[in-house]
Amino acid sequence: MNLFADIRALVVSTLEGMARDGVLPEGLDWSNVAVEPPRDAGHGDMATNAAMVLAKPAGQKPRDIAEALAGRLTADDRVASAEVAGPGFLNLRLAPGVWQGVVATALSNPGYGRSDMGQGAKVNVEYVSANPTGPLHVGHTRGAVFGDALAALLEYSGHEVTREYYINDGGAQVDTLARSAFERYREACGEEPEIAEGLYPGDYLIPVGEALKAKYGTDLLGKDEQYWMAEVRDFATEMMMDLIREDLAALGVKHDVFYSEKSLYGTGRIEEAIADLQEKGLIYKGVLEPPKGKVPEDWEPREQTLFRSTAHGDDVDRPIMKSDGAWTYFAPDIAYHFDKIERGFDQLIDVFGADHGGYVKRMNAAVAALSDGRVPVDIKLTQLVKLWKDGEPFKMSKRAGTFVTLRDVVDQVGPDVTRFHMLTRKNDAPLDFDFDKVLEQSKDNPVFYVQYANARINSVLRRAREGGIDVSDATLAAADLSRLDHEAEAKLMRTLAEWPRLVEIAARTHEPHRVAFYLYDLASDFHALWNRGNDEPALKFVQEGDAVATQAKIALARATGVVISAGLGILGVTPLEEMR
RNA sequence: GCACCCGUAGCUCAGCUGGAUAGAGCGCUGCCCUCCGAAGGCAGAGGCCAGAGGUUCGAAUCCUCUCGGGUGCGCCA
Repeated sequence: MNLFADIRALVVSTLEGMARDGVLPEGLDWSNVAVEPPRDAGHGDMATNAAMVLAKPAGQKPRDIAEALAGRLTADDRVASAEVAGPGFLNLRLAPGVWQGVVATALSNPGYGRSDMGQGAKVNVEYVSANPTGPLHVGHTRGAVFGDALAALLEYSGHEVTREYYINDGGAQVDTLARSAFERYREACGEEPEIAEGLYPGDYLIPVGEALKAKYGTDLLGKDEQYWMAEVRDFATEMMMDLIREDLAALGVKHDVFYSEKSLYGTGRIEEAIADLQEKGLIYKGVLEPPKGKVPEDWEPREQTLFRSTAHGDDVDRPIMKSDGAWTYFAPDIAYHFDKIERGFDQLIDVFGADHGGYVKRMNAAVAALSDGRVPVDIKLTQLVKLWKDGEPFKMSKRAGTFVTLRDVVDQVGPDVTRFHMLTRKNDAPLDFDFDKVLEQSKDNPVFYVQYANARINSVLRRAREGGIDVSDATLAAADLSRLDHEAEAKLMRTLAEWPRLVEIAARTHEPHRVAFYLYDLASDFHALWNRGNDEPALKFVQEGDAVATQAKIALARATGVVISAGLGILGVTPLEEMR
C-alpha cells in the first residue's frame, strides 16, 4: 500500500474520465503525471503537476485543466479539498481518515512498506570481493555495509537477490601470499623469517605459518618454491577466506555465493567468454597508443590481444592478454560476468571501491557486449572512509602498525553503529568515521537519535501496558484513530505515509542511504511530538484516565516503531528496545 | 593530456524519474527547562546551489563550456 500511488491512480482515472467526457482530448500520455508531497506543508498534503504536464499536448491552459480536475477529484471521499496554485499545481488536502488509515495499515500489515516493484526480477549484487590476502580494512567495511543494505532493500522491494563475493584467487597476489606465509612457516619451524620487500608483513599470517607446520611438519623446509607453491597458496588462501568470512560475520554480512576466480582457469570458461566476444567481432590484435600526457617510463609499443570496448562506450580498447600470452586480470572478469549472465540474472550490480572507478566503462562495455545489451549492470563506487580519533584525523599505515581493520571498528563500536553510520553518507561521497562521535548520545548522532526514538516508543508502550491498557497491534489497529486530530500528530502520520514511496525511490536509485536519512527524519518528527507533549498535555501518548485516547496515540507511536524497525532491518541494524 | 566522481549556509552534508519561498545537524543569537525518558526544547540570523550559456511553462537537478577538488589511466589485481 502506497498512499501516493493510490492518489495518483485516482488522479489518472479521473483524467481518463475527463477524456471520455470530451473535456480532455483522447489518447493523452499520463506517464509524466506525478503526485508528490509538496515541499511546503502549507501547500497541502499532496500536489499534482497533471495540469502543467498535459497543457501542451491537450492544447489547453494549465489552470483550466486544473480547475476541471479539482472539481472532479473532490467527489472522492479521500479528497477534502483541491485548489489550483501557482502555474497550475493542484494542491490536495486529504481527509483526516486517510492519514489515520496509514496508522491502521502499518499495524495490521506486517509488510507495510514492502513493494512488489521488482516483480521478482533476479538481481545479482556483488560486493566486498576483497583480495584473499589479509583481513578486511575500513574501506571494505563501507562496501560491505552498502552492498548488504542494497541487497536487503532490493529484496524488500520485490527483487530476488543473490549476494555474491568474487574471490581474486587467480592472480599474482596469491603467489605473494604463499611466499609470505612460507616465511611464517619457516618462523614457526624455528628459522629466522625473511619478509622481503613486496611480501605481506602482517602478523595475521603467523597463525597460517603455524598451521602449515602442524600440517607438514618440517617437510617443506629448504624445498624449492615450485615444490610447495600450489599447496601453500591454496592453504593460505583458504585460511584468509575463513578470516574474511569471520570478519563479515562479525559485521552481520553473509554472502550466498563465493565465486572463485581460479575456478575459471583451465576449465575453458575464460576461452568461452572470449569466444563469444570473438564471434561478435570484438576481439583483435593491435597496438595501443600510449596514454597522453603521462607516458610510463618503460613504455614501448607492443602487440596485444584487445577487446574492442570502444564499441560499447569505453574510451580505449582494453588488453585481455599480456604479451607473454597469459590472461590479464580483465579476462577472468569478463568470464565471471559472462557466467552471471548465463545464470539468468536480469540485473547485475557491482559494488567497487572508488579507486576502481577506471574500470566502470570497460565492465559496462563487457556486459553490454556479452548480453547484447539485455542485462543492465550498475556499478556503484564507494568513496573513502576518513578515520578520526580524539578529534584528529587518524592516519593509517601498515608499517606503523596503525592499520585499522574491519574487526577493529566492529569490536570498538559494534556492528549496529558501524552499519548505520556507514550509510549516513551517499555512497559516492567521502565519509568521516569518528570513533568518539559515533558513540555519542546526542541529537547530532543519527544512530543514537533513531534508536532513542525506538526506545521511547517501547517505553510508552510499557507504561500503557502497566496501566492495564491493551496495546496489542490488533487492538491498536482497531482503535478510534479519529482521536489523532492534532496537526502535530498529522505531521508524523504524513511522514509514515511516505515510507512505501521512499522504499521504492531508494530501491530504484540503488541508494540505501535514503533509508537512513528517512529514519532520521521520522525519528525527528516523533521526538518533536513527544516534546510538545511536555507543553501540551493533550499530546502526551499516555492519557491518564482515557483509555480510548491513549490507545489511539499509542497506535501512532507503535506504527512509528514498526516503520523504524523495518527501516533498521533493511540497514541490518538491530532496533534497541531500551537504552538506559 | 584524457576519463569518472564531486562543488549547495561559517563547518559537515541531504535534496524525490525537472516543480512552488532550496533543507538538516553543528556553530552563532535570544528565550525556555522541578513535565510520558531533558543523553534537552522553541525561535531567529545565515544562500548568486562554483561560474557562464542552453533546453523547458518551470533547472540545485538535464546538456555544453570554464574554474576548483578527488580518483584512475598498456605488459598489477
